[in-house]
Amino acid sequence: MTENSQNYLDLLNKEQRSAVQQTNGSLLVLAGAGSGKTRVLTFRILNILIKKLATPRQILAVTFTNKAASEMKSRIGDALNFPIDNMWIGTFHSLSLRILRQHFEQVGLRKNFLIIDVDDQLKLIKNICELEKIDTKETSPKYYLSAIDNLKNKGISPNELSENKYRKNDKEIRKIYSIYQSELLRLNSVDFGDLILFCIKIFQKNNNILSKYQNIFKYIHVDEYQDINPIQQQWIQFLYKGNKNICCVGDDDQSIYSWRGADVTNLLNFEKNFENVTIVRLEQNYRSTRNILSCASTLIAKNKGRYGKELWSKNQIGEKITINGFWETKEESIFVTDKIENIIKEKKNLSEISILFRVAAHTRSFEERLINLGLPYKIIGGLRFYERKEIKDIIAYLRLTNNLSDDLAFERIINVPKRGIGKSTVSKISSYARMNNISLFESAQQLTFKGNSKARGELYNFTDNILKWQKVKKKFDHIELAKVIIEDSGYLDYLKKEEENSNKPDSLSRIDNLNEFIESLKEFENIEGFLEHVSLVMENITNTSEDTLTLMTIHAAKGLEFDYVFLAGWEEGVFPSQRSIEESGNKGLEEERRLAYVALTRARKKIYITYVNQNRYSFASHDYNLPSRFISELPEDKVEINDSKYIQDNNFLDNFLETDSFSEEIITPGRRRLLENSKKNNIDWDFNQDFEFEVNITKGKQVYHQKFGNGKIIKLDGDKALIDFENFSSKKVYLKFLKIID
DNA sequence: GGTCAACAGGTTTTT
DNA sequence: CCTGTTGACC
Repeated sequence: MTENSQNYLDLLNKEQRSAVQQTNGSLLVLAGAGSGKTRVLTFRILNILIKKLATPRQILAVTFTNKAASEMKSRIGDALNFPIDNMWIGTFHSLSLRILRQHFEQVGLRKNFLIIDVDDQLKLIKNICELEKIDTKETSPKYYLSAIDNLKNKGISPNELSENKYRKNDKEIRKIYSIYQSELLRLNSVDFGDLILFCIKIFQKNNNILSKYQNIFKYIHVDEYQDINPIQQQWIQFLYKGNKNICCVGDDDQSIYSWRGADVTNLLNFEKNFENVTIVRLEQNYRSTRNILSCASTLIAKNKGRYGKELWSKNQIGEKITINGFWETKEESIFVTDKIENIIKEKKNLSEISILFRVAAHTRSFEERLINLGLPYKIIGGLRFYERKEIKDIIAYLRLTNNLSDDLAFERIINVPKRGIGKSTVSKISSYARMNNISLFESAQQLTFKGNSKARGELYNFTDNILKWQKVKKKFDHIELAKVIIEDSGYLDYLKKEEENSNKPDSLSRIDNLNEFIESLKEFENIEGFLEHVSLVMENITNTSEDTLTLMTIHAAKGLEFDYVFLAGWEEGVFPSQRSIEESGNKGLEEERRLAYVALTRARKKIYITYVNQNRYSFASHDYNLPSRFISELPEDKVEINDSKYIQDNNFLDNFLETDSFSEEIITPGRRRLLENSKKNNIDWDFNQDFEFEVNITKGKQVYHQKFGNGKIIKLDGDKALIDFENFSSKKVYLKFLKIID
């Protein structure tokens, strides 16, 4: 035991201490932003270890990101003064994988199964649609993919999926899902959702395995509990039933992942789902100035469905939030970088500054400026390293060399770089493969012996190369193999040629990326380990220790904190996102507001908010955006607004007044879709079904699309229905305003 | 049967 | 704006 771990309890306040010491039974820690929840979690685990209530192996800790997991691991290791390797700390996905690697045969998988990514998922679905003659013009493969993902988040397998006439393209979904799943099995692959789903299947099916894990895990910890979806909740509950010690930490105000199936009701139902419950609230904020805290609290108070929490702080009052409006994005980035230069003049580190965005794509205009100024920056999220085309291509080569029956990898690289093997050849290969029940690679091999056109010669070269690389793989390590592949496949030449043909500095960095890729391979012992890392972690492993500025999305910033935070792009339509409001109405708006809350509470000292009036999404059009309504929701006396002249003259901030009148004349895309769907599908209205009621609220030119609550139909009357609302009285509404809840 | 240029369509957030 | 698809040409 080290010195700093001896007095660790003294480092905590009363509530934190009680959360740490309450080791038996079920504990829910409702922890506001900046109230030290990570500290509580780490200290709690530390406490269990120091008191020898459990060995590291008997502790399960689920975090939201891999980064959070490794941080927690090293913090505990530092405090104990020895590294802890066998503790079960990780994301739901990585922990599930660990379990699945042990018991793959239970769900019909074979050893060394592969985790496929979104690209491969889409490819698979496209192939299925083509084969089954399912039209993808009207309804895109993406829609089917997200439908399948949603089902998996709810824990529904293809054979458990029943007919639902209210679901769009229900028949197709059921068909695609079932074929999709058998295709994955054939390819010995799983997708992200399967990792958790298959664990549940194993737990349900095999009681021996279940009780083995139930016995191992004496203490369970779950971070970011508000962002857990139904299948993850199931997963926890299975494991919980062994020792019945669990500690979940969360903040309903920071729930920002409902689009991924996260469900705050898990948090609200904690007392129903677990036994012997204690609830601890952490309401003292240690992070932000009182001004920042007050702004964040005022904003989040506009949300209705809250657990309720009152954050307070002993910190300094601090500066007001500075809000600046601009005419175009260029001005915005100039303003922000000017402020950043001022900050670092005072000997502050760049790593204490962050620029947060609602949309990853908006980092671009800032990047240009930062490059010009020579300010080092890094981008978290957005297009990740391993998602780059050139990296994925080389990975596909490695995958195919590693496993000849990796059809998805085969398909990806058969004509990359171009070698004259086009669509028709590929479709020949795949139909021959299907007929004979062999892999694409085998099929290609067999077809090369029939005839002698150019394509066949190239095909022969291709398969021959792969076989050669397999020999290389046996003799040398994976780094050599990658180098050989990059050169011999002609990929390097292809990139070089591309570089010559374009003046963009972009293609140059592609070769750099490949070099960086080789570097990152060195962190792994073999290809298998590398592939697993790629599919699970996605982030590049080589991170510079240099002092840099951080650009990222607000989602990616969850759990992080900085002294200075710049919040760019606070425009109506961007933030809150138009799409979010259109698709989920009031619920969507509230989630956007929580996102704003998360953004504000990242800052310790000072926040700058900026917005731009020229539409960022415009394709050479001249639409204008209004400042975000969230700006007007901040307390007036704690912000300082410096509008550009344009904005002052037009008095845009006054436009956000509440109103409950709505007009039927203006049809938003969301409502139009709804109308068309109900017409097309000729729905028979079900009296037991839950519906949502949406309206448009207009004020001036602005149209808000809002949801007014859930309800059931009491009576039909022509094109109107009498609805009994949960949070309204009964009300007569047009049928076209009703939307079915899944 | 493959390639390349013109064309159309789609744009949130992520393990 | 960037990507994937189409259709004319080799």
